[in-house]
Amino acid sequence: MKIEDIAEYLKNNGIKPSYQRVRVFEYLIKNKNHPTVDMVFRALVGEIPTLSKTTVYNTLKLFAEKNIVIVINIEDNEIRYDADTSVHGHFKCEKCGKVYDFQFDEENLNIKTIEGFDFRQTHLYIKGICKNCKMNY
Amino acid sequence: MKIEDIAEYLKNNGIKPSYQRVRVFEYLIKNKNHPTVDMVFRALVGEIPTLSKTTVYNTLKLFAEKNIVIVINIEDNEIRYDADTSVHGHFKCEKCGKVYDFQFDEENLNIKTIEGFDFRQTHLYIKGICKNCKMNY
DNA sequence: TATAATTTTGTAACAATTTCAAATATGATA
DNA sequence: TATCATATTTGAAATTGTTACAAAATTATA
Repeated sequence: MKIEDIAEYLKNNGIKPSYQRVRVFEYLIKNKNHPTVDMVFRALVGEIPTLSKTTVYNTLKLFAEKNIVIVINIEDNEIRYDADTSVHGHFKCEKCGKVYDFQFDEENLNIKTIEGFDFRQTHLYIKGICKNCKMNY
Repeated sequence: MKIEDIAEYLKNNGIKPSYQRVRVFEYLIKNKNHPTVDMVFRALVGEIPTLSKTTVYNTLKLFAEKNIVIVINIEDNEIRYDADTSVHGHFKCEKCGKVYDFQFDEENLNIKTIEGFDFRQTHLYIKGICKNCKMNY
């Protein structure tokens, strides 16, 4: 996605495409690394020296409200963000810390006990050891 | 489970059953309300006036390390604990805030993309509106 | 331009959690 | 029982991640 397309995408979702917002969103879709606020801030402050961490907080919170990012709570001490809003799961490796996306069949979950509830958001998190870390250690 | 049984259960899991630890675990299995640290502390400090919140933090962290409780990260601003360590999902109602347990078929997830990974913990979280809140509002 | 509205920024405030050392309790040994 | 060693609890202080807020900067509108 090009810068102009990002601006357009933000506009279509009711977000004024300020320079900072465009750059934060650009970071998300170019890196796909499920970053924390701090990771986004550190990556961008070199190119945008006036950037404030508060802006990154505000921006990501706004994106979440407008549903163009998913909030990932896989670990209790860090909030991560994902610009891929399709239904998918997240795997976090306990060794290298990397977060992987994966697909799963939502329909076959066969959920019991909570019939008649309205589902708004589904999050599937798995923790363990990734293939790469299994081989190298 | 009786007090003596709780002490025994803690011992079997490599935890010395101090008075505070037994009472915290007793709270978890009697209430099954997926409490936060603060909820446990406020519930017990009346009966154990010398109780420190640090002790509740230490105790629940120890329980999690020994795998006799599950850490629930359904919301980014609160950590909850569950003494039911069987595989099950958690539903949080966005209106009343209550956390419900539910069963699901883990085998049918049909997970792709991350073959060859070792899974250690699976968490399925759903947010939405519970049946009770749907009817009353 | 001038004015209003919005966004960004940086500091301060806040809340949850951790660190740490002293106090207390427990267990083992003589 | 007395003594010593070990483990646990406690409370204050430090740390961390996040939010609140007001001033400054930017953008949009007339």
